[in-house]
Amino acid sequence: MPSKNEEDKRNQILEALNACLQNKPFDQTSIKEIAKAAGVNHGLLHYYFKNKEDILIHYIDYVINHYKRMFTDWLNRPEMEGHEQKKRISAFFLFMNERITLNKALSKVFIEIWEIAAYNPSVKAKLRQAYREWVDTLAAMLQRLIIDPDVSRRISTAIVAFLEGMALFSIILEPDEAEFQKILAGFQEKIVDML
Amino acid sequence: MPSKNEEDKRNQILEALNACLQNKPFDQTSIKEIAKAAGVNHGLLHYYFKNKEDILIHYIDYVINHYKRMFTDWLNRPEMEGHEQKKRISAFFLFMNERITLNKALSKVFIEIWEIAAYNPSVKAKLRQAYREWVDTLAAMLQRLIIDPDVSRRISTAIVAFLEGMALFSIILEPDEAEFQKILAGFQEKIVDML
Amino acid sequence: MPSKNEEDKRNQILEALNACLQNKPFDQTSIKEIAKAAGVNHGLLHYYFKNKEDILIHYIDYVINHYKRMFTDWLNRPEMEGHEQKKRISAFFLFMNERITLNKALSKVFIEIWEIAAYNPSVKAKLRQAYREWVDTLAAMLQRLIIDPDVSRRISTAIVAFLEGMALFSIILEPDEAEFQKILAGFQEKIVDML
Amino acid sequence: MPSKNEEDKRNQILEALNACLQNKPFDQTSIKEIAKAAGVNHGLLHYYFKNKEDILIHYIDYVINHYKRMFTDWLNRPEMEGHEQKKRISAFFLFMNERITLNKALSKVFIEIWEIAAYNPSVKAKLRQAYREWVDTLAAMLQRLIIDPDVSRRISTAIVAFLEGMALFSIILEPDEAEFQKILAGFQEKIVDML
DNA sequence: CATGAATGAGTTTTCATTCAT
DNA sequence: GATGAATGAAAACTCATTCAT
Repeated sequence: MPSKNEEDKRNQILEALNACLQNKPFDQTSIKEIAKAAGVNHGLLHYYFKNKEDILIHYIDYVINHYKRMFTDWLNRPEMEGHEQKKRISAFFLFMNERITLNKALSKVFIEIWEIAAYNPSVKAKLRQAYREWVDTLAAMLQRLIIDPDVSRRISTAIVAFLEGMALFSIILEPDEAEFQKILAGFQEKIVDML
Repeated sequence: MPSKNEEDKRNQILEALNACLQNKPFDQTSIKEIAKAAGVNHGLLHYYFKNKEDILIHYIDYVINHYKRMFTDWLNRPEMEGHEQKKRISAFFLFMNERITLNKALSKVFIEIWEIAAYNPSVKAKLRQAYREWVDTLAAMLQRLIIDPDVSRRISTAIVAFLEGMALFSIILEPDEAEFQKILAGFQEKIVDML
Repeated sequence: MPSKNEEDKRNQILEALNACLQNKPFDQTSIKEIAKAAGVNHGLLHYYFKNKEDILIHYIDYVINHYKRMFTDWLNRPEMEGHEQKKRISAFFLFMNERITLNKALSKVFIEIWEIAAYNPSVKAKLRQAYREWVDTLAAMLQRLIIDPDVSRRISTAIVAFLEGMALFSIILEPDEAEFQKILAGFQEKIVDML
Repeated sequence: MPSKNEEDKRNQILEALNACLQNKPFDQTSIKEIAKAAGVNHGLLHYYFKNKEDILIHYIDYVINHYKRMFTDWLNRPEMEGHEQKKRISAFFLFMNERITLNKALSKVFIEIWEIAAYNPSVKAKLRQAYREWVDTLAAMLQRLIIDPDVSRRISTAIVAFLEGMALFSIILEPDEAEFQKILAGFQEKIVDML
């Protein structure tokens, strides 16, 4: 059972990796660099984690959980209740845009995670699970407006795919932020109209 | 000026890297592995390319050009002419789905290229350029149906983002192929209706 | 002056090392492994011993003393007195076989000690001293049957060399135990006959 | 198929290890030290051998084969033929003493190999096989003088055990060489008389 | 006495790159 | 153009040792 302090130190290391991943991909980031970013001796990383891959695995869990928490915290806000369903979906899009799709640091990290997942089956399984949960949540929201559950699931998948594509573009296209928001808004408006 | 034979050998090496990237990310693929896949001596890779990164840069050009050629070849087919615009757009979607979005080997390589681009400014510039051309081509097709050029550009960007998101999901979600096609088709149908 | 408790703890650690040496050579056995086998915190090993080598030195003393005690205890048994000399020698061989040469755990540890001694002069000196005492004791027993003290010393050395060779073979040859005992018995019988 | 040059280089490295083992046990000898002794870059050791253990395994084969060759070369000398059997056995002992038992460098290396074999099953199997062949050869020589094959095998085993014990003592006891030879000679004389 | 976090030296290993043949 | 031996920098990892609590 990890003590509170141990947990803190581990998170400190994972945060350091997060910072490093803004500059270099994981494979080009050495244990010593992560340690330096964390302000600890490199030997400690082997004390808290089995090996470099183990740091990565814990990091990916950390990121996925972090963003899952962000998501559920938002969903459980008291303000969420009592609203009309279409309003809720619009609010959801607004939240997604601001906190996730347009969060460049997060998007950059996710591009890295996609690549890792593409070659690492166990990471892929974790990421798949996270995306499934996200799609399911969205499908549940759409369910009240669309009768066919298969259809609402397909639309949800398409919406999430679109958001991930936009996250990618926010990094690769170096777009004008205002223009980018218009694309998101315009698209999402069309989705809401369509429902 | 590279001779024909030299050009062949270079492409042979780039194809070998392409094959390697189905198994391992670039950083984990050694020069010797690429050489082995190409059936040439590893020393030769340094004869044909300046260094390992140089192989990567040429490879990315190679992939982008390959897929650009696929795209323009399709656009310039004689069958393309004379059709009604909406039909052309539908046909375009069909082509994209079959040859690009649902081409798993290509999608896997693109996830790798995204990651490389995210950290390498010159690769990012190349990829940005390619996406811009793609978006522009699509915007030109939409132009005839949408009056506002800004709007058609935004829609094009959104469509391409969606397709890239779906390419990602085709790798990460390990989806049922038929179901996946329905998502693509359903979404694209909506787009065409909307125009 | 070490307290009784301190002495116990030290022996507990040395016994733990003894157990570890059944599995791995000393150089491949970490301080933490020894500590774990002893059921104590690894930091403590540095409280009770100066460093890792110091544990080894104390361990070798411990083993040599242990087996020296076994030997003298046996020699000083009341039953030993009054017997005819040849009988005593036969009894000695029997004891050696059972308790030492055929004691596999001991033989394994001794192979390790031989190797350490071969490279470490101070360990070598200790081991040499122990073998000398052993040879001397045996020579003293033979003395009554052989007139020339040089001859009895040479025979003693040869006998001990033979026993150590057999200890080695008990580990390396993985011999059939019964067959192995016959070799020992046959050889020792010849020795006794010869006297 | 290793080329002649490759074989030479490998042997050069194994000889370097042999030299190193006069000073330090294998576990305390670094790859860089072996490389330095061989006069080559340390990276090369990984070119010619899979890893450090692989060097060890090849080294042990090399030593065992080297000494086996010494042994069979001696056995096949033309002078060996036509002699009376007891003379041949005496000659055999003389050879063993001079070239093997009293060869200190070889004995030191063998103590190291014993220890490695004690903990490494595959090395143990190789060493066991070598000892078996040696015992068998000796048993075949004795066979003509002893009727019972079991007896001649036991005596052979005992003789080899004695010789290995003496090799050990030549390192540990730091004996006077002349005295040591007398022990060997006296013992072996007794053996020959006995036959 | 006891604990376990922290340090840093040292080791094996990988691999891009060079270069003589 | 080819080959593959050789180099050396850099990486992950281990572990004895220290020390604050």
